[in-house]
Amino acid sequence: MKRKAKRKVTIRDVADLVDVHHSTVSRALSPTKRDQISPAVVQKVEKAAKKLGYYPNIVASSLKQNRSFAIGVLIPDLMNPVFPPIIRGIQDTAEALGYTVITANTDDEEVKERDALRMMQGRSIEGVIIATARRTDPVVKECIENDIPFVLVNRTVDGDGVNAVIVDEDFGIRSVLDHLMGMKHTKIAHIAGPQHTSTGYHRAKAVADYLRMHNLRTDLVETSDRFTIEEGGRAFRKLLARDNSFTAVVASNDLLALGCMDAMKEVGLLVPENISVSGYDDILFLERMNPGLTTVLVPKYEMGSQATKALLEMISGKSNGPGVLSMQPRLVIRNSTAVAYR
Amino acid sequence: MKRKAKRKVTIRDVADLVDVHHSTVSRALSPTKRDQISPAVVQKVEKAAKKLGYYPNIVASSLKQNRSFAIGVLIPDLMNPVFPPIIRGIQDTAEALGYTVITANTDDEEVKERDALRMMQGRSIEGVIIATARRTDPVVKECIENDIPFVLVNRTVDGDGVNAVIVDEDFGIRSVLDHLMGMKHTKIAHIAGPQHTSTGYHRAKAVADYLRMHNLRTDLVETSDRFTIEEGGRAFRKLLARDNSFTAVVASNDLLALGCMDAMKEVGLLVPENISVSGYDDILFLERMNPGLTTVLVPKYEMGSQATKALLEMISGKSNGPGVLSMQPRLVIRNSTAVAYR
DNA sequence: CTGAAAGCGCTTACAG
DNA sequence: CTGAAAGCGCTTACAG
Repeated sequence: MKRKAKRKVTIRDVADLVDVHHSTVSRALSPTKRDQISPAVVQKVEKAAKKLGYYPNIVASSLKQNRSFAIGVLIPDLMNPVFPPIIRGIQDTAEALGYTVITANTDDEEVKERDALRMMQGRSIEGVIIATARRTDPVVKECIENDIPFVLVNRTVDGDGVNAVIVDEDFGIRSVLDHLMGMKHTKIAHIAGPQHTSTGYHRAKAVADYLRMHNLRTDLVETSDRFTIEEGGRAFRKLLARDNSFTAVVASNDLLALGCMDAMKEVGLLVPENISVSGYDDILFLERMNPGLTTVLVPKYEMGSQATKALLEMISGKSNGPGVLSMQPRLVIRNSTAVAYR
Repeated sequence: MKRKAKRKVTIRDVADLVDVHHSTVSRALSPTKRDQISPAVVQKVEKAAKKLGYYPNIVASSLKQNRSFAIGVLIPDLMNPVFPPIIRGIQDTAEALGYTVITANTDDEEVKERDALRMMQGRSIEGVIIATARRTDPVVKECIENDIPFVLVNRTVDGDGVNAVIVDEDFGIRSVLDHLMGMKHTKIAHIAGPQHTSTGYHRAKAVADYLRMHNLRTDLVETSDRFTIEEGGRAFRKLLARDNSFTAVVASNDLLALGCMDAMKEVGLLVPENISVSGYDDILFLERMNPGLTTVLVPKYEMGSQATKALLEMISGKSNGPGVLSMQPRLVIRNSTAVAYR
């Protein structure tokens, strides 16, 4: 038989024990108001609180202060390996500043995004970190309309006036292409990510710009509908059916690259002997794969942590946000890329 | 310049618009109380709520009802690839039933576990799912003492009377060892996990029992301090320094197995030609590694989802909990295991 | 079927 | 430095 739940100890219980008013207890326990109370009383209150095992009811405090010390995070899917490091960066930073984070998976479905935002608003979150942004994003618009502080992470939105922590895509793509051209690749294909995402779009644009500048073909492009392994395979097969003259494929992210490699294996193309492949993100375990995937490392944990710092500063009114904070990615060369064989 | 935040619309605003008392609005909007109100009024209230963009303040509702529709989850580290699927299972299930989940990383540090639990209590969580249990666990004890409903997932605690969703470790280990013995391995080593965890302990025990029953050596064991790649390497090197007569090593989980394989590569041992290796968990991407790791698949998502179902039933008083719910793992054979070469 | 009142556990402006 | 009162936005027992 379950015992009846103990009644939680409240500020009033502490007050009774010390024989002061409960508002005094509230002040004595508040880091910012503590100095309004005589040290002796503060001491007694603290002792009593400890003795009774008092901990504050954040729900009540939230209601009164109209702040919740909670922030929301919108991601497509926790099981996509890009996100855990981002979220850990968010959680560690938020927690260090006394904030709790509530994460919701949206599976890239707009309905779920809206529902998640609603739920978070109901919980009075003080701000949101959004990793699901499309280039024009209704949820972002909703945040703006409702004055919910937010910062975008990883992906951003078209236009400006928005706070986002992203990666310098031009630099990332350039470093991959420099690497490939340095190994005599001149026919380079691109498996583009979904064009409604800033990452998919900007990486594709950076690839095209680079190739054009070097007078290389820019038509070896196939666009995927989602950033998944399956889509990478599908897009690669489609590309191959059209044209097989390229010696390297730059995928818009790692998952797409893995899908490409799966498809290559099926048709007997050897990586990197016959064809070079690169990814983007540097998700975990790439170095253990066969072959290890050359990629662009995106500082995931740091992005999460920076985004959180920015958001919390916005919330506390210390800043209007960083604008677009562009972090430096870094080429990681493994053995899916090699000198062009023809 | 940021506009002033709009005042949130409350139940009173809706009441004013329809010209009823706000308690009527509360009832009209409550799925369970709705039938106390005339259909006509319900309709009008719903329309008004929609028009004003009303959504309930869960914080206020929580305070009054003394329930929060939130549960907590304690994990060691989100970046450990075992956890994302478990958590996604938890989130999906919780969300479907109107619950929010708050996750905290504890890095296997007791202080952080206690702090996390405190924070969660402050947020009036209605129950906790604990993935961090040690065989004797102070946090579990604290939950019991404070009558916080909880269910353990993946790891359990010594003794019974506790609700846990785990895997049949005996079955899992037996299936690996059957597989290995079927391939003529007779000198089998074990890299054990931390013995203060039920998984580390029970898997080690299952290995020893099995080997003993088959009259094989049981002394080829090295115990790791943590379930990490580094520890796997360290433990394997230590084992190898002592005795190198085994032809297979069963690691207590995948991360340890990966560490073993790293160490094997360093000393020039080929997997599976010279030595077979198996893991446990079946974390993502194992099939893409070189070699693909043979392992025991733990149904991670389902464990999360079952644990949540159980917890929510306990919370709603529908059940006292499932006791120990033991799920069936499944051997996944890849190419890190092969016929013993001697 | 609906209203009026009380109260959940805090915080804070106002007095003193 | 401390107290008494009001109120955050809900829910619900009590009346009618």
